[in-house]
Amino acid sequence: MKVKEEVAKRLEEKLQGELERRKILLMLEKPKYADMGDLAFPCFELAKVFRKSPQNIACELAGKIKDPIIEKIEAVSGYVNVFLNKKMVANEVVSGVIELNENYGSINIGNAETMIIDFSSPNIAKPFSMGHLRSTVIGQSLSLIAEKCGYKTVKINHIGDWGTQFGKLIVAYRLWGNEAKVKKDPIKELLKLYVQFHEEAEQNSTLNDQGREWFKKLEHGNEEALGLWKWFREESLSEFEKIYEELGITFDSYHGEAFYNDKMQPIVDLMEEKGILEESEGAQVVPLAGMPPCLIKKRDGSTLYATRDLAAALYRQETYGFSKSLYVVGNEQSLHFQQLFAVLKEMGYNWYEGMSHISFGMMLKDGKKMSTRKGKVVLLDEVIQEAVSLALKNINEKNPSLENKDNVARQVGTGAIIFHDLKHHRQHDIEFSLDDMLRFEGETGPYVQYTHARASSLLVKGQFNKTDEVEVVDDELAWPVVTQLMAFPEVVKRSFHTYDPSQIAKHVVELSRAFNQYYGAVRVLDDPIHKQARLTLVYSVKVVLKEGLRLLGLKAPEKM
RNA sequence: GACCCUGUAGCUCAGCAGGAUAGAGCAACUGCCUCCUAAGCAGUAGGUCGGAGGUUCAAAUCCUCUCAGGGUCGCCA
Repeated sequence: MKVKEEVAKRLEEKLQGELERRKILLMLEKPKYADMGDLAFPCFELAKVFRKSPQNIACELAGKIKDPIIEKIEAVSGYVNVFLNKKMVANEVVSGVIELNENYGSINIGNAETMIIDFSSPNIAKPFSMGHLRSTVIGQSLSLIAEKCGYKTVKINHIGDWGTQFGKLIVAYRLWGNEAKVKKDPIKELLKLYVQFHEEAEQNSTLNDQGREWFKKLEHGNEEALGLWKWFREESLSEFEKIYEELGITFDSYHGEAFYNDKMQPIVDLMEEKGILEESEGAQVVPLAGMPPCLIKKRDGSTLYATRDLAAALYRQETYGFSKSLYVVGNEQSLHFQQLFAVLKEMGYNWYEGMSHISFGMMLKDGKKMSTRKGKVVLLDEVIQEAVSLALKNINEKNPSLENKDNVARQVGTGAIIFHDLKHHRQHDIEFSLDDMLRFEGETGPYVQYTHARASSLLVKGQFNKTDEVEVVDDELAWPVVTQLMAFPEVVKRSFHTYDPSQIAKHVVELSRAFNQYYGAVRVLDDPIHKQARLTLVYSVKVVLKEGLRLLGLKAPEKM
């Protein structure tokens, strides 16, 4: 980054004020091919200004620019191609990593302000499906990235523990449920009831009315309803807890929707006071410009999703005083969040501007949405177990003497799943494929973890001691590794600004690839003269890989 | 019908603040463990970037239209 600024500064000097530094910085690009140098400046735009051909301008610039950081500079078909002084840059980059360790790439954007991240938020009485994986791992990663960028985070699991669905479930349980069965395998049995309800409701529409009725009873504190609800909730939460532990995810708050039960009426009153509430077809709504009205209360007086989210937003602002609040929720709910933010604006709360819906694509199966209602779900728990046992099998084949096998298998297995999800662009849908998810070769979490273990192993065998004076490799072969290391801080920043962990996932793969190529071509430990310098580079790679993996929510085992 | 997202190699996907010859990974085929972990490396093969216009010195990238898939659009969350 500093390197780029240095080059931009030189260009600015020679351009006689035709272009601002900022603009030059934006124009400077990384050439596609290595023989075009490390940085390139296109001169086409300047052709009109200077009334000269781009190539002529490039030649003139190239001839004038001199800087110790630049090794060679040439003009090729309208571009100024800059070749950096490898030794100097490598020294700066590697020294930076050695000095900062895991803080390399940290940046203070947030000023210790509070960012709320609402993610995962599964519905109780439903199994934790693959569909919930995305919000969970994206949210976790975003909170880690935000912390690295200087925010104080509050991770909230807005458990879906309230709503008409529980009325439906209660109806189903009263009709077809069996206490012993539910106790034995709660989630599965409750799912069965839920699915059965929706199947039967297609024939018998009075079931839906009964569901609504029982939810109303629940909201009014009916003892039977409340008892069942509490039971379903506890069973579900303890089931979810296992999965979060497996994935290494923690939350600061589990306040779900039910928590806001007694906080909704005040909001409704407030909206009434402000005169933004209207009656429409028996329901209470807030009309909004440019989008459908937001439903606040149903005809029967019971609340809705939006009502609860409004109450939650106010509560969170009062409790935490957030400057940013992210909702990591699927694409398909984008209208809901637009409405939510619009209502808050109508209510006069300017802090709505700090709120964003971090949407993401769906996990598809055969190009279609996976639906809980139809029972077409793949259970996350089962996928994790499969991945872990596959990882264990691999260890037994490849490294049978490894200590702590189970632990490493867990880190690698869950790593494969988390990484597979995070490497996809946040907004894009993912086609579910168990085979791809359980793949440990190529662009995968285990590939990166393996590379990290490889680097760790070199450091141990080479008895690398960090306190030694920094010596820097000047191998030509190390250069691609150095440029990847150099890019890391910018990647972190970009991934924060776009709220997209996939940037980091891709970067960590590229660094791994560069390092593995280096590893294949250079014997690190065999040459006593270069050993120390090479190990310094290896150490830098290890640090950045580990930190990159950490930001994605993966562990980096020392051996595997 | 309206609005939103997506269409790049056989498959899964990068690239999309416009830039020089279109990039990976799987799968296929060749090589490389007497050598620091082969979960690796080197290589071969595979694409008129859905289609048609337009803007530009320059378009996978921006604009318009069109086709295809998905999502959402009042009492689910």
